[in-house]
Amino acid sequence: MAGARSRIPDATVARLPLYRRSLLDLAGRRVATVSSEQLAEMAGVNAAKVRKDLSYLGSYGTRGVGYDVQFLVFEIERKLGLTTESPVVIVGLGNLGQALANYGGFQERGFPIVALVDADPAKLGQPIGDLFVESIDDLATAVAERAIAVGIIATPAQAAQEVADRLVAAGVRSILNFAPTVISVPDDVPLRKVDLATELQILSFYQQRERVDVQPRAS
Amino acid sequence: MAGARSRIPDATVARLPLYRRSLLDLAGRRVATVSSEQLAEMAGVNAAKVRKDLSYLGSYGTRGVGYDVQFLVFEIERKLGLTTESPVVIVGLGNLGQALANYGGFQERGFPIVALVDADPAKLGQPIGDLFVESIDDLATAVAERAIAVGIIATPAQAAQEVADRLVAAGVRSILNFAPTVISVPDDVPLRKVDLATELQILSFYQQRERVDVQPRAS
DNA sequence: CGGTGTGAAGCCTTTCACAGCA
DNA sequence: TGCTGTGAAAGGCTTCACACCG
Repeated sequence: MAGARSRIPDATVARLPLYRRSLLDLAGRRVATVSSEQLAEMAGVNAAKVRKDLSYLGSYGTRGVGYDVQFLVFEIERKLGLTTESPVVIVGLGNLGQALANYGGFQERGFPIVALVDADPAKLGQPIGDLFVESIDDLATAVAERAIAVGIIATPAQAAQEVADRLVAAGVRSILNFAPTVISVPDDVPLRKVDLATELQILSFYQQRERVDVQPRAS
Repeated sequence: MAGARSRIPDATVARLPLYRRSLLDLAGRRVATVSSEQLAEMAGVNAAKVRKDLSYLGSYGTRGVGYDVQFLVFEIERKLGLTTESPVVIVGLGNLGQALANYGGFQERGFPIVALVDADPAKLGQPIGDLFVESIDDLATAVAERAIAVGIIATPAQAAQEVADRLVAAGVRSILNFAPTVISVPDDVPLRKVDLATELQILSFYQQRERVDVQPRAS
């Protein structure tokens, strides 16, 4: 996970969605301003980090008062590029793919799922949510016609690289990989991975450390 | 995500499962030894990092030759605490929880799912895989009787903190949180989170950066 | 006075480069 | 000779602490 030549550090970028979530919560409760201390509490980080992170966006706070909630949400969304929707395609509709397809959280956060694709002919045409499973051969057409920006790979490991290649060829701009394997894509296609078994193994390490040793993390 | 007082850096711990996966792949193909260069290629990192990481485990390589695949798997598993199984309970059986319950990847990596728990009475007794959904009131009993070590939270955000409290009270030793909210647990309970919408937002940032600017990550 | 914005210090991680061993 | 193991350098992230402003 290396860094772009941007002014905003990677570590900060990774926390902006967290701040955004807390700020939306405040906005929903009609709170107008928030201090770094309060926001830190909500986001589970410390206040110095909040101030430093927000300072990369610009000097949007008011000394003695705090930050304007609405304005800060707007600025974070602008920096994250969330001002327009990014349509998503899910490739691979096994257990995980189906769960992702049914998960409402994407839609409501600006990432509508607009296509479901699988290589298994038996799955073609099957309805999931309000979509139907399409053939992977229709991927390029779907990406072009529905302006798909993000590809989610939820296939078995052995299919992942080929799917990634097809997604890139079809013109998808970034990829989220759930398959437990390393895939490679061109440098200009942002790629992130989520590996459930890896997370458990990391927990396992700290859990055993725990009982002989001292404290690890907080989230 | 702060660091334990262990000799193995957090960043290294997070990569050990990745090396393990590559090594198991090699072992399955009857490969006996591997160089840092090859392993780096497979794991998608660079060779210097591999050598540095492995050096924290001990000096297990042979100069001029490389690392013994079987032995290295064993050592990594030992350090990660994977020598015994860690039974898992999933709390919350909506889309995501059900998908996780049906996902075979946990079982085969030493994290058998032994209990499914939900607060919704309508779900009680429902079969998923080869388990039945139980009441959250039976959590403590289940944790004790089945030696459950890990709790996975797959509930809506608003229920997550209470579930976390109950898991801790029941004696679970570490927690993986899929709910899109910050939860707090005692210092001695390792906690990790996976937030799907956050991942997409991070991708969004690099994707827009992409088109005006230079290269971000590789995974 | 309260709380931001930020240099500076400290810590952690990555990368380099090469000595040293099989 | 080939490849590991590791000091040292470089870079990035976090924390500190306080000047400064509303």
